[in-house]
Amino acid sequence: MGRGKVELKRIENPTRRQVTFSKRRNGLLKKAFELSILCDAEVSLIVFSPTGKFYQFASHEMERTIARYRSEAGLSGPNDSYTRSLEFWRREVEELQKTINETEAQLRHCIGEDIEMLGMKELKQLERQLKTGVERVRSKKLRIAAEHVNWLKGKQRSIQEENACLKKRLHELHVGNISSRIWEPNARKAIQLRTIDDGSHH
Amino acid sequence: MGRGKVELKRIENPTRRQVTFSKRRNGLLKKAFELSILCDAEVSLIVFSPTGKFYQFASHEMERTIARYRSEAGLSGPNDSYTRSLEFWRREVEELQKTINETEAQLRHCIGEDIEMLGMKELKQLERQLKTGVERVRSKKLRIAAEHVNWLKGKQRSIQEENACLKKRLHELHVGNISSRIWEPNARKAIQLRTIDDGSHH
DNA sequence: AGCTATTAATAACA
DNA sequence: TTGTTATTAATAGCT
Repeated sequence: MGRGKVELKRIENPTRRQVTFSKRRNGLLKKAFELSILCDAEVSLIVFSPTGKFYQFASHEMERTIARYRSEAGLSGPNDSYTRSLEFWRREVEELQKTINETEAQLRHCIGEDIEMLGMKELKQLERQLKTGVERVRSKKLRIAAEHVNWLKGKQRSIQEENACLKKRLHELHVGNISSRIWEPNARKAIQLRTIDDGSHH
Repeated sequence: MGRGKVELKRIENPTRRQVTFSKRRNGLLKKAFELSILCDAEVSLIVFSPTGKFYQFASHEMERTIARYRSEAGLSGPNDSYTRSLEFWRREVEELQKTINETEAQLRHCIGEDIEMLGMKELKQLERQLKTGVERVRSKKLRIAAEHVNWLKGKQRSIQEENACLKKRLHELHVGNISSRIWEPNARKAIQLRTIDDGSHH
């Protein structure tokens, strides 16, 4: 059909190839369409040109036909990439879940739960670990307490210095002005309040 | 092409439809093949007859072309079922991993590791839990020991009873036959060995 | 499944 | 790309 036969091999002339592609592509799409109408068939056709352009015909939903293809072609079994990747993730989740269960069991053992099935050997090891843990926690607590005490000491010292400074200033004012006497007790009181405030907020 | 035109509508006569399907299907597959060869195109064709029979042509791997179709047709976005299910599993794994990390951190805290960043409040709670755990483990150990002691007592009693029984029988033999006297000490020795053996294996 | 009269597709060219 | 036309290919109706 055409002015001369054509060999069944790649057309080397790019222009001729492009023209032929355009015409035959249309013909193919048309014939796919006709087949689906005339014979009530389910047809899906996907075409990519060598330059990457994309054409399709689907008598029904493309995805539906693809799904049907997968099951018919025996590719929906345990060997297609989709199923395999799902299987991979499923196993991954299963394994992680197992890890969680084991870790949580150990955690419960640490607070003395679910230890009914443990033997003497495991109990001894557990007790040793827990005692080590308690000891470390206790020393950490002591360290924190010590640091807190140190911090309080430092704070106290700076407050005292501030106190002394304020007292000195008040004294100077007192020397220069008799009326300042009535302020001295109030000032002291204010300073004390502020000290308590700072300490409890830190 | 044929002895008369055909309307573009479903062929109602089943026989004619079947024959037409057969002929046109072959033509379509052939043309798909020719297009892929002549024009170096990527072509995939899936056909289902109305009776469910399945035919296909794929110039490349069908799955490859389908994947390419998905990306080109914009169906490979975050909305196709495949991507969505993968995303689901990915999140599932992420969440489980997070749970594992948290649980393992708690477990390390129980043996006094990685407690640097804990505050006094957490440390106090942790210590309380650990002490409870130690206490429970200790009492479980005691219970096991007590049970073991009880078991040993019972065993001892039954062994003693057996001993008594054997002694009695030997005595009877001794009374009836002088030669049995040389066996008495050996029999006792064997019983003692067996007792030790049973005890250590339980 | 073959045959063949016809129609449809298309290769070459514009 | 699109259109025209000479040719070939596909196929409808029969057998």
